[in-house]
Amino acid sequence: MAAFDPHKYERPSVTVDVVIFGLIEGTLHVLLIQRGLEPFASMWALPGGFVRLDESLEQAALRELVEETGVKDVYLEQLYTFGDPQRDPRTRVITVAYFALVAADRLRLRADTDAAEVRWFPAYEPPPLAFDHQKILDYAITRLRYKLEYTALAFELLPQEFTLTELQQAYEHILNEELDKRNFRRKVLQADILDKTENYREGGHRPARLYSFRQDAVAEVKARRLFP
Amino acid sequence: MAAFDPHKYERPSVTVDVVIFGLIEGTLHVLLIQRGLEPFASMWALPGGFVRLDESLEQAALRELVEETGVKDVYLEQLYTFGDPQRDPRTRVITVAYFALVAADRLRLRADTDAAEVRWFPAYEPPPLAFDHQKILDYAITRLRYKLEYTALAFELLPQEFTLTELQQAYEHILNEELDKRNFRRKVLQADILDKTENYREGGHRPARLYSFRQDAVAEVKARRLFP
DNA sequence: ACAAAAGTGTTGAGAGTACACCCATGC
DNA sequence: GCATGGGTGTACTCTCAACACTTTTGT
Repeated sequence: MAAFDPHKYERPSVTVDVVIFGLIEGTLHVLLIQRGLEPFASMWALPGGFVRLDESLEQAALRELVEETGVKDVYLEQLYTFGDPQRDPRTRVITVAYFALVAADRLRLRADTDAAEVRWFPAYEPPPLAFDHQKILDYAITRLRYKLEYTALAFELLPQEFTLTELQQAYEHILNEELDKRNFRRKVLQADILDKTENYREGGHRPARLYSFRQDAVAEVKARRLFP
Repeated sequence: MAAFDPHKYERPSVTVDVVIFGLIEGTLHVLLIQRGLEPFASMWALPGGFVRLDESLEQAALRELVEETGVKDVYLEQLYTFGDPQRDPRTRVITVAYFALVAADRLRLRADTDAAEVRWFPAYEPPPLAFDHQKILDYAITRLRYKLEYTALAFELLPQEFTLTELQQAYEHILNEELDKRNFRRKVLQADILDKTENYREGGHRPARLYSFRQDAVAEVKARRLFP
């Protein structure tokens, strides 16, 4: 920051875009909105909007998240900033991308209304996306996988109480590889991040013990390597 | 990106700031420039400047890097975007921070001139910094440590040929912990990322074999976990 | 010859991986 | 009673960590 004269330079527009992930029936979904305006009218795009001058980037991302899903107490992390001069055909727009993980038991809020302009799509097979949003989505999936490999972040996608099989299936689906049941359970239980509840998931066959995530372990787990 | 009208919103200024690291006599240094203008006149700050409308963020960071050091073929990576509304007291400035690693044998270029307004400072004990640059520097150091723990990125800070002891000392200094000499050598040699040269570092006592980094391993190593 | 840094192997502990059978419930 | 998913233990391999002495040079 050498010389400074805010009026000497033309300023770009700055937006935030939020990649909102959720697990629906065991598969990873991403929340998209349908654009009304040109360019890319009627195409699907990540939710996002301009950063207001009096709010931080994180506040802007949170605002978009609340506007689209109604939930606010979720995992939210800055992803990357995309600033290619040509990414918006009209004018220079720099976007700060965030990614959010919404727990399965919270996402029947605004999103599930088939309002047609906001919908969940399978994250691995989204419709054609506006701007460079496919690139942003790819980046978010990579980051999500990477984080799951060495943290226990998958909890953020599950309901408050879940079975070990549900947890394992979330890992398997997102990492796209099969895991050994006994090894998985041992590792996750040894990590001492779960509380065994007294509840069971019924229906089907033998009821499965429900576990919950130890809240006091959140901060710790986010920094810890859990899977090799 | 719902509605879009670039003229409807006031736009923030966007800058890039670059945390440029170099190893000088075995200790990690950061390149700072002395501000001439208010606010924070005569204080030290990270090199940076406005993003021009026709350049990408990475191009802007590279431009700042070249302006201050004269080198351009170095490791450069986007760090984080800082956008607190109060981080610049005059107006809203969002900055995209990058960090760069400059090899020791290349940094006698523009920086070493005691031009008084550009100098290297010990990264762990910098002078008081303008804006939120201390926070950006802290973040960059954290990221550098983190990357060194699981990649071989320290090569980017060393001259083209180096001894294993020099490499180990770089790791020890940045990670701030002692490493076992035999274990370190075994691990680094087994990783198959070094070429043994026929040259030796003379002077002092027993000459030490020089190694160079296998260029075809750069991409691979950047993604690979090297230290536990 | 001695001071100083270079260089070199082995052992034990812990973690990761592979692998197969019994258990509780619904129908 | 049988089909379905839930739940459990052991042996092998490999990686990590701890540890001390010999070699080569300059003075």
